[in-house]
Amino acid sequence: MDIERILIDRVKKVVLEQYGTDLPTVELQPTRKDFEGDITVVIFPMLKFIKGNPVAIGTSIGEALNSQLESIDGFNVVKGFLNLSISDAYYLYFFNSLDTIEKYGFLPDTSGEALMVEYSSPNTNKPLHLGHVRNNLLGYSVAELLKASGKKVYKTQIINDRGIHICKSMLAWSKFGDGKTPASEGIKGDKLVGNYYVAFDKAYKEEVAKMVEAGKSREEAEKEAPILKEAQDMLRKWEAGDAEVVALWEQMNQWVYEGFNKTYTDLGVDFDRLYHESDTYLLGKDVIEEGLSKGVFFRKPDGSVWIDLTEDGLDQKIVLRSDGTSVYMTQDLGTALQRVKDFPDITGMVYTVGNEQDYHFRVLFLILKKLGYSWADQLHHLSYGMVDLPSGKMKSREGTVVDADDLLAEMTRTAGEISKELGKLEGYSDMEKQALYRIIGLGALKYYILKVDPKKRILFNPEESVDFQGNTGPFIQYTYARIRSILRKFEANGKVQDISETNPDMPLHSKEKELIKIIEQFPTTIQQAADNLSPAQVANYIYDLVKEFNSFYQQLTILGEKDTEKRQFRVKLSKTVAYVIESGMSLLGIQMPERM
RNA sequence: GGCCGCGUAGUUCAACUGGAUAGAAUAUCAGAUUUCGGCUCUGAGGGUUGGGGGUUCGAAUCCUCCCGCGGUCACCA
Repeated sequence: MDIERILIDRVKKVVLEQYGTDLPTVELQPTRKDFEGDITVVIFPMLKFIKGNPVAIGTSIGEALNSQLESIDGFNVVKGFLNLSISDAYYLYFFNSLDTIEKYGFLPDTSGEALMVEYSSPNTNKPLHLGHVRNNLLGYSVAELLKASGKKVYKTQIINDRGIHICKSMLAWSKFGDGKTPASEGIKGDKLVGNYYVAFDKAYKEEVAKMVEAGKSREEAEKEAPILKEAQDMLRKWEAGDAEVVALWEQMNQWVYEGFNKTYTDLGVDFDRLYHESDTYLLGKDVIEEGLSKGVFFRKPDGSVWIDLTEDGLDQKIVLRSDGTSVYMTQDLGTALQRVKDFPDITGMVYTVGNEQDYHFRVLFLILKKLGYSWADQLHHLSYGMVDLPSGKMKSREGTVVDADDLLAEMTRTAGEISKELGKLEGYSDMEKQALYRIIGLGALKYYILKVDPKKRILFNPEESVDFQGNTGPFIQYTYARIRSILRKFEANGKVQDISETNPDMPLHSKEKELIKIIEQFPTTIQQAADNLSPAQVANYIYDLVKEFNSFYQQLTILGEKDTEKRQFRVKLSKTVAYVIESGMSLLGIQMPERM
């Protein structure tokens, strides 16, 4: 039974008896470290309903609770704060009850809610970079969090596989490619295609420069460069279904997909369903009709269709061009409807997209709401800030982007170097070491990115992230590995006894109590993180737990403890901590090593 | 310029969504330890939460006006 639930109910009851007032809510919070007690009832909010001195009210409630509830064994009142001490027996009771819970902290999937989480959504003309990495990690982690909070989740990405930018790399490859393939060059397909995208840009700039030299205005030259004309022509052919162009398009996209899949596997992310823009870019026209007939949209004299959002504090926004073709918004409307058609149990969606598109998604969601779809008020834009480097902003044109694959390799390498310095890996084969370095490097990267509130910009410092000290992934992994090692020793010592029961009369050390308190917070943390779509909350929670464990471990001996029962309790406590760390980190997609 | 977001120790991040004296880590400094200036422990300093005003028992958090940074304002995606 949840202590908070009990307390809230009981406080309400006591207030009703003593003051004849039915309180709507009772505010609880963990007691601050510098005061005595475990849980604090805040009296101030009650003053709106009860007249009187907060200290007197707190005292009378405290007395009642103390005499009525066995789990309370003391209280004190400071200003408007009623601090309650929870008995050791309650903590042990709670701790013992954990044995019966299979996936502690995770709710079973019973809500009947299904959410679609979109993330990654790359263009197929260049490789993934650091920005995509943040997107992928966030999207994946939020999907896992939502699952853990008891919802069904479909992970998806929409692949932007058509358009002028794709044609640019296609054209450059057919002009300068000499039939080269990823296999012939020994590089990943997305890298190869990306190179030709760059090649196009180079050729284009040269042409423009020449035309300007020949007397054209820059603006004119940029519009009329032959190679650009050619690319536009190619796009028209593609749209007309020209066999040759389509074949080239399929070939090059295939290369890119193979490359992307490698990166996704390395990152540890996956998808339940893929959408391709080439399949969806024509969708959304029916929605336009629907919106027009419902009076949500209006048509201008030139034939273009708009929505007026000035009453909602936004502008007018175009949803269909005058020539009847789609804009970005049209497609997104169509795709949203298509998804609900494909997965009828969807009750909401999460879009993981950078914050430069905040405005777009406000408009998109508002339109869907105005169209009256039931799922429209469960739409979330998981908006995140840019990733900066110590060297400055990432700009693809200036070549300062950090390639995702390079980054992963670099992280693994750095993890290896630092581990070697620490050197505790005797008896490990090279392959095992490599695998471990990967776990550490990846864990460092993921943790560093996920521990920061999504909407804030990140300053990514690769070296700092692999630190084994402080609030870092490796530090948590290291602590975990140490706990595993303690547990191994305990088992090796023989006399492995049944540690499933702990005598509820055993007195607790304050460090033990602290640990149990934090463990108790785990389910709430998951729920909150899921509600806020913020993995950072889980990350910071785990760090707190790890710090507390270190402090516990430093003050109390575990294996050396003479009292068998106490020793077993501490081993079991360590085991539970390890379990919570592992579960929590799995929500961030971070693996835990057995030793390091 | 309009709209949106951000601004917290030197630095990187927290602060249970309005609660108590704003916390960690890292860097710095001082001690302890010793093969070393590097590893490990102990401790300290470090803050007008960008600034002013307001709301109330109580504000980093809500409102308002400035300042700074970023984003966005296409019949591009």
